[in-house]
Amino acid sequence: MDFGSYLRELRGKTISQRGLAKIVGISFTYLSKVENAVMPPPSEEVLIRIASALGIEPDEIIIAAKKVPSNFKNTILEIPEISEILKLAQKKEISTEKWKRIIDILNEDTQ
Amino acid sequence: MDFGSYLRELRGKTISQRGLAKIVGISFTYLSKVENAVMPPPSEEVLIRIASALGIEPDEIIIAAKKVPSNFKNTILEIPEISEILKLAQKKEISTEKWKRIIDILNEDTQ
DNA sequence: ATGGGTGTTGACAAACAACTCAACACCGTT
DNA sequence: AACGGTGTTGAGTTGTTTGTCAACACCCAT
Repeated sequence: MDFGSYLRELRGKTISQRGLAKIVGISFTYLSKVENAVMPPPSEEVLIRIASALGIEPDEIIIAAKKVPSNFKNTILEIPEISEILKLAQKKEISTEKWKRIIDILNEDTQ
Repeated sequence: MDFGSYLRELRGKTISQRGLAKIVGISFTYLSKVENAVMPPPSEEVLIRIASALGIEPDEIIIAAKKVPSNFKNTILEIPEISEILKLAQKKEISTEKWKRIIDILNEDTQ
């Protein structure tokens, strides 16, 4: 599913384009074009305001827009191990099982 | 260390600005400004060509330029577990030990 | 002192990102 | 039929990114 349809789905049942656009502080005509994929997804700033207006997680909508959230970016640049993990992940095709084990480790409280 | 100094360090001992710029296909005046941080680091495309000209890893120079390599970006967007890992990493302060264990898991051959 | 090599600087430019504004068209209600 | 509410479209705008070009200044060897 492309971002436009995703956004329309989220918005459609609760509010009009004009309604959302007003809350978010953008033009409703822009919103229309984004929903029809006439224009690419908005900037991260606007995406965050949309998320807050619609009551969803900012990261979720940013990723749906095929962007990397800027807080992710900071983490990647600060922690070199993350780069290593990303390189391995793109080279090796990791099983869901392994990912689960990894996330368990990260959730451990012990130091 | 900022990107300009990093690049100058890499280039300086082996080749002139004009030499590198010619190989890479950019203006040497631009290179000068980048090295002096008068201008921000080049686009990823140019960074990759610089890396290849200087014989270093593309990812290394891209990260030095404080950008997220686009192959990283793809991996993040394709593998949802990565997002989870990034969220945990930015929330919890993970020890080097744990990172080591995680990277070991990724390097396991078993399935 | 000239020529060839080096790096630096100011002004400008093309392409792209992220929008807005004006105008239109539909649709259901009064 | 008029009106308020909806969504759509074309043209234009503003700022940022990512560079270029022309001109200069230094140094070293001939």
